[in-house]
Amino acid sequence: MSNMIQAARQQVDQLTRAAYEKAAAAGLLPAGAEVKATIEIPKDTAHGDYASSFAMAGAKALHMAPRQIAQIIADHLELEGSFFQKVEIAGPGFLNFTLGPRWFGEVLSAVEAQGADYGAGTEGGGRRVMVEFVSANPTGPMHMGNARGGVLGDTLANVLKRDGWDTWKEFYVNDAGNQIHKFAVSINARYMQLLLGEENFPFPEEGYHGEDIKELARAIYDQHGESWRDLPEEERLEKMGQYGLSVNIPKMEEDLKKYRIVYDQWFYESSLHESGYVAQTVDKLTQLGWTYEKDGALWLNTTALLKQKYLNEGKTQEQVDKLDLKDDVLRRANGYYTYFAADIAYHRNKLEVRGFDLVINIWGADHHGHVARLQAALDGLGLDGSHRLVIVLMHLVNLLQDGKPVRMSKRSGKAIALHDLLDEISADAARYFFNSRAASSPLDFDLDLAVREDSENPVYYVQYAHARICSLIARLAQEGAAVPTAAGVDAALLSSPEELALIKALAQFPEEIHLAARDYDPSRINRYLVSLAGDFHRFYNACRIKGEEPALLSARLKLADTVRSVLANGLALLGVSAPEKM
RNA sequence: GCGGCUGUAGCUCAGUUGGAUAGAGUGUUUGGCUACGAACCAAAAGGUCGGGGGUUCGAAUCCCUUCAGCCGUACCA
Repeated sequence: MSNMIQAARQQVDQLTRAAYEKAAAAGLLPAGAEVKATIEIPKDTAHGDYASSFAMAGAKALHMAPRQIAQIIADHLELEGSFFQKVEIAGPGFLNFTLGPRWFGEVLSAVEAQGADYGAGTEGGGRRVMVEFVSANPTGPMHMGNARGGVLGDTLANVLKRDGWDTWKEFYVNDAGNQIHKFAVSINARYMQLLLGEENFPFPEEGYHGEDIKELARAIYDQHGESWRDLPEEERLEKMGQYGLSVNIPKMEEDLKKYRIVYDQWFYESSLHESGYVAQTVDKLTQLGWTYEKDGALWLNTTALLKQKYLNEGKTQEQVDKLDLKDDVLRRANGYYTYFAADIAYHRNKLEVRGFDLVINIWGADHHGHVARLQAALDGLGLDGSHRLVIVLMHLVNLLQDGKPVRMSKRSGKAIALHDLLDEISADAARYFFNSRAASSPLDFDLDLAVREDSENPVYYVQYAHARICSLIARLAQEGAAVPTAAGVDAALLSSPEELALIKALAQFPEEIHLAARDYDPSRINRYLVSLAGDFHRFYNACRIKGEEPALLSARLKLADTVRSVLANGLALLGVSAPEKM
């Protein structure tokens, strides 16, 4: 058993049940009662290491006062050979179990046995999950929100993989549709302005005003001179757009790589249009009776789909009727398919063609209005989007300067490019920072703070613990003290509150990974590592290693090395380095 | 209108299946290295968990209601 938390929990459950059976057989408690007890880890160690609510939960079924039940259970508990050395009754009737040396020793053994794999879980069971994230518009540079989404998606994929999922990371390239047209028109305008003078060619009201557009136009001019001017308008715009994408997409890939974010696939929206898959998907929805025509456009009956979805989820008819639902256009009157239609096709491709068991998308919270309708559309296709498509909504990053918000807008060209940030702070600091809060929390990013943030960033607190241990091990090795195997350690020697707390923290790691995967919240790992590093620093200050009696020195050295191993595993999940020196 | 997210210490935020005296970082105050790395540690102070009601042995957590902030409600993507 590598998850020693679960092992201990299961044992509390078994021991308690066995004690109940025994007490019932002796006629002290009514037999055959079904008691659903919770087993918790008390916040205060004065209440033991694990607490069972058996006596309170069973009070009704057993027709007895909780403390009385607790006493009878305690009297019949067989702790011999278990992880526990003591049980006490406290408060309203809690059974408080205290761990013994055997459990602490097994934690060290578990970390040693699994090494770099320690912490891994099996919840995924080899099922295939796709995490799609960033998917920024290729019409301009990426911004802070993309950085957060990138780190979040990448780290989430790492966490899921660790919990037994077969993961796939994907970037959806929106290289089709209206915004690409605007992009092309913008480059075209800048190009014409270069040739004719700014005042002689109007810049479109809806165009992208950023400097990057001018640079693209300049690059086209440098390579092709005036030769594109006389091309037919349609062809010129096509070439302009393609050129812009051919520059911007590799640039995005490169910037993300600097954050150590590498995708399994860059999936092009245009491929769905070109292969006819969008049209085919819309046709299928029509065949299934989910569409209708109105005002020359083809509409999806989103209202009906959503009502069905909500009723399935347990909402009442009355609640559903109150909702203000609207249908969506799939094919415009001009014959073009909407983004929504392409998105349905894309997700049908993920679930049906490529057969992923689960699909997770990281979206900005401002897109939340699209979550239910996309799921409902997939439900309509028989793909169970309500369960197989999970959208993690991420609050956008508030950019601050001097403590004041900085307005960002791609159209005005004032977005702060991600590219520039990379020169200012390390990938380690950035990756840690952008994963420091749950996706649903807003994140303030203060430029001035970020730049001078060195020892203030919690990532250094964690890395420092790792470096400190490496240095310690090297120092002791020089003096002839090698890290022992877990079998060669007397765990009973590790008995101070700091040592016990530290080992319990090590045992918590697999649990944290599991919870992070279950809740799609990798920021848990950040918090866990800071907490583990804190436990280590406290241990380090309270317990000397060098100069102690050989057996104690050996045990503490083993403990330190075990912490090092878990810190390294955790930092690897975050994509942050674990330095041996700082 | 309808809907989503958020509201916990001065500030930034944790708080797993409801559990015992609500936590951490930061800031403030005060201590700790001729000792394994002081990028560290310890102590103090700091709270009507936005407000109100309900469910029960027990609520920051679940239900209802209400207030505030942000966002969404396109033949845009």
